[in-house]
Amino acid sequence: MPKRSTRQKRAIHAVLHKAVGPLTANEILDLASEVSPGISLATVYRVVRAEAESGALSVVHLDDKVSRYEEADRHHHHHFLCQRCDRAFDIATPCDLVASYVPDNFEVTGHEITLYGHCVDCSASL
Amino acid sequence: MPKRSTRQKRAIHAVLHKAVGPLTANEILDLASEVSPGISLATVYRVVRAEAESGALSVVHLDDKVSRYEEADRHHHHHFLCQRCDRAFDIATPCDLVASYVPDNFEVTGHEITLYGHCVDCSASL
DNA sequence: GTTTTTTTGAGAATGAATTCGCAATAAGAA
DNA sequence: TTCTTATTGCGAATTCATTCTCAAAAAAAC
Repeated sequence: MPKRSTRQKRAIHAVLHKAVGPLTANEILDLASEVSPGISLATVYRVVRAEAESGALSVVHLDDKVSRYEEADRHHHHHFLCQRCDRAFDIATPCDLVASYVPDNFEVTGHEITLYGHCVDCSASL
Repeated sequence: MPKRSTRQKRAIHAVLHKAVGPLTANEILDLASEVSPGISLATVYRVVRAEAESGALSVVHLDDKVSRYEEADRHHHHHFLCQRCDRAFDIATPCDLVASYVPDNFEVTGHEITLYGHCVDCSASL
């Protein structure tokens, strides 16, 4: 049966744990490479996929076509996507009155709020 | 120079105009086909792309990886994505206090709120 | 340390959306 | 109507994220 603790899995977990926002597979690869050199993209996808299926990670799709992964047990929050560097950041949940304007007979099960603009770093270096 | 009015372009415009939410290229194709039989997906993509570049249409990416197109001059609104039929619907803008919880020094230029769940039709036929 | 079995790395393979190439077609000008 | 040239349809080609294959590497069991 599966489940063996490896250097690469630990690296991926660590990276996702200290992340300030959901990460793409490539971002995870880059960050995890610092700790576990040689780790491959395939491994990142494999691990991330397994954990997403087990419910440990959640997948989000912001205003582009890439999947980003984040720990599933975080408090409810929303995202900010920098249009310059394409990094995503968690932001405190703005408001929860969101659900109130839904058309009648529409059943809302979840929502995602994405703000976009320029992050600190990108606003600075301009 | 470009810009020639054709049956297919008119069909695409009409479809997007009466849409109740952003449409994917395939949805546009299906709907436009009723008016302009034989229209091809390539044409849909060509037209939609040109208009998006000219600013007449805006492209949105909701909770999946497909691009959806909508007229750019609509009032500010948000979206509802049915997880059963994958159709997107416009919804009246819930709140505008959204921008207030952004981290310092982050420059917000826009936002997107996506609610998901089940649309009327899908809630009914279950 | 040895064995067994999962996990990994590399790269090929997929899948799906979107774009291209080009001959045939059709707008709009003349 | 005729001519010129943008536009279309079709299928091939591309792009990119993600998955798969399989031999080599490395956990955990022994």
